[in-house]
Amino acid sequence: MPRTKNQYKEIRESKKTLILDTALELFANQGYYTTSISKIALKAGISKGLMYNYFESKEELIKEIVYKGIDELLTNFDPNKDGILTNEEFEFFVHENFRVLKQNIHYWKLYFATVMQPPVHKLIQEKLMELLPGLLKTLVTYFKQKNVANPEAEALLFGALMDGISLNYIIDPENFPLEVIKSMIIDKFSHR
Amino acid sequence: MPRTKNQYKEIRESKKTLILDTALELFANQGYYTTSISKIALKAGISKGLMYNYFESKEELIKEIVYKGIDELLTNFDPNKDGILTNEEFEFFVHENFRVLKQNIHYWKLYFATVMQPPVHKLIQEKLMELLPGLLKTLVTYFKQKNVANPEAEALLFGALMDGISLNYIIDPENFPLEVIKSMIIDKFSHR
Amino acid sequence: MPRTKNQYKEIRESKKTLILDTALELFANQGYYTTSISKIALKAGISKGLMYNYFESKEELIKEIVYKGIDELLTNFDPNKDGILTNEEFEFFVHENFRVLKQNIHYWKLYFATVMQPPVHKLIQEKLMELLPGLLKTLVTYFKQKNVANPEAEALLFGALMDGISLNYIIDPENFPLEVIKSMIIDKFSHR
Amino acid sequence: MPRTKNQYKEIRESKKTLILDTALELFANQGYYTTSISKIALKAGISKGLMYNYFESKEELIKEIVYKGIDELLTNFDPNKDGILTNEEFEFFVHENFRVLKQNIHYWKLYFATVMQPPVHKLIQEKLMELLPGLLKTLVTYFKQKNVANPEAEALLFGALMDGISLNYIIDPENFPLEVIKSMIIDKFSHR
DNA sequence: CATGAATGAGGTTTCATTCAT
DNA sequence: AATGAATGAAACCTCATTCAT
Repeated sequence: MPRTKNQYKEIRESKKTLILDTALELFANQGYYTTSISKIALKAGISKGLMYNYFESKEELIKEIVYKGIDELLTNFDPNKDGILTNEEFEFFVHENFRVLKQNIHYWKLYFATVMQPPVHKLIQEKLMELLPGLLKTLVTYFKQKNVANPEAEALLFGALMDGISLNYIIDPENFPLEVIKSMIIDKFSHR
Repeated sequence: MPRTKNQYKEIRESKKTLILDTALELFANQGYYTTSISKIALKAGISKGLMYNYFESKEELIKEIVYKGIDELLTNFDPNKDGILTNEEFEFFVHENFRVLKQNIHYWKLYFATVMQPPVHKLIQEKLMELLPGLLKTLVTYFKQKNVANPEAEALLFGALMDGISLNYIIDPENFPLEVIKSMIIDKFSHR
Repeated sequence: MPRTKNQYKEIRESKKTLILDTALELFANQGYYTTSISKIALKAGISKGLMYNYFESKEELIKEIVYKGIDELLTNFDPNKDGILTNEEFEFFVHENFRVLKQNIHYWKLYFATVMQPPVHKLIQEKLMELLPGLLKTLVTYFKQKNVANPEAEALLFGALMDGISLNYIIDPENFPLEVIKSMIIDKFSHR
Repeated sequence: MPRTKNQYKEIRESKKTLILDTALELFANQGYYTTSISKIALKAGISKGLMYNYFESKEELIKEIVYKGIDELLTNFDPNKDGILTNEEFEFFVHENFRVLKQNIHYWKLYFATVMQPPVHKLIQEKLMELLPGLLKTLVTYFKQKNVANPEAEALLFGALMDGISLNYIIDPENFPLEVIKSMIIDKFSHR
């Protein structure tokens, strides 16, 4: 009996996920340029040739990984999408951000390794330019409502801080006191 | 008759500087792995072979660039090396840091592109592990004297913020309001 | 549908043999260091890259050639492996040795060119250290039974002679009277 | 005061000897192709450029070393050059040969490493073709006078044996019983 | 006589990608 | 959907040799 169309689709999708996950792990731990297609295929238990059945090129592969990662992040963030942050939502956002960081440490390693590498950089740049403004706007609105002197700058500062913490946490996850830092951020930026 | 030792020394030093500067610019703008020795040699106007008269390997080259950069930073920081920061010194530190950032934007691009790339990462890790503790200790002392609740965490938070700002500034130097952000940092962390 | 495992195995084996044979001939006639991987690939009618699908490095390639040669020799020698040589077996050994010499003159050229070259030398040294003692012991036993005064030295002398003859024969195969020399060895060392 | 012509000549000659000796040692221990001109210059304490003041090329350098070695050997051998070997002269020859071997082990290492390497081989071939026949003839005369059945073959056999012993001694000088072997050769070939 | 910076050809090796099966 | 042999461009690196001084 031949497989149904659905079965084929399932096979394709699970294999694609397998490749993406394997590649993400290797890219994050060994770097993009030092991770060869061969290594990924070997670790994923498939042939090199098959890789090209799922991804047009190595570049396409990392592109998909990065886009998928950004989407995952954004889905979990600001769930009701009303553009307004209450205190509770702000704190939830901070908590959520660090939860995602901890949970997807592979992805974030890759993200930082990637975002600064010129040839790969432009892959992300575009996607970020779409998404960041909305996020920023929500934050600005939040800080305005808090009567902060310069809400735009405050939002950027807050964003930079989140980046910096992520960077430092990822470099040495064992020794970075993420929970303590989290409380301090809430103190400094909730302006209750 | 051969040139004098001094003449040779001068040739070596100026050529070495030329290579380092050229490499830094290319590494920062095109990435470490995508910048070949050939490209560097071409841009520097010398032969590929000569590169290896000055640097044992491509790895040795980036190592020297990164170490030189770190040293430059540290020379300009905490000039009297007494381990104590007054308010003035703290503010000077913040100003100084961003001045260096603006001035050495190439280096910092490279720094961030490098620090997160696993294979190159370990080159820096070692050097940082030497230097960071001293810097951190000075900051902790500073925040202790300010009666901050958790001075260790405050120091880490401050460090993360500096990293995050650098990162964001470097990604888009034109649009990032460095001066405004600077004032805010001083406000938030000088605890006057 | 991919080829069967057997088909792949056959391709690999025949191509590997092709490379080994080509490399052996070139190494023997042009020397190890003056034979480039490019030359081998060109002569074998394959691409340079493919060489590295079959051999990890040039060193690995010569290693395999040399080991294979030594093994071939030893398979043909002392077939019953009882460690005892009768007169007939001794004479057979001499005949066999020279038959192999004539037949594998390429290999022996390479062997002598290699065994004395310091950087490649150690590749062989190890293998020889494994195999020589057994061979020597068998010879010592043989000479003991012949009541030779110093059987150990006689064995070494015999070994040295075989080496020397091989060396001289290989340098100028046309003019070296291998058959006559063979009889003389048997005369001098069979001690009937 | 300028140096006299003689002083210049002395400087030139002692420096040339220095280079030859240094090169011989390195070639013998590290191989011809793996010993760079730089290494030789460094070890000899002179500049790379100066090497080319004394030797036209690397090939010219090894040529001179090899020729010099062969000459040294032949000077010490068959001193009266009458082409006739008495028993005493034959034994002296054997002794002398092994003395020279022990004394010039570097040279002999190089000799064997070289004589079999095709590209360097032809350098020696020519010189040997000049010298060997005379040596061989003397030996043939000697064996004739001993009423050996096939004096030409006996001479070749003897020559091969000397080569083989040299080869084996050089590979492992510590463990090869040169003295014992020497006596055995005299026993086997003096035909008293 | 002496230096060492500089060259350039050529070496080994890697790897994304293709393709016959 | 799947394999892995095969390619070829390009990477890093070495080194004999030249040459201005």
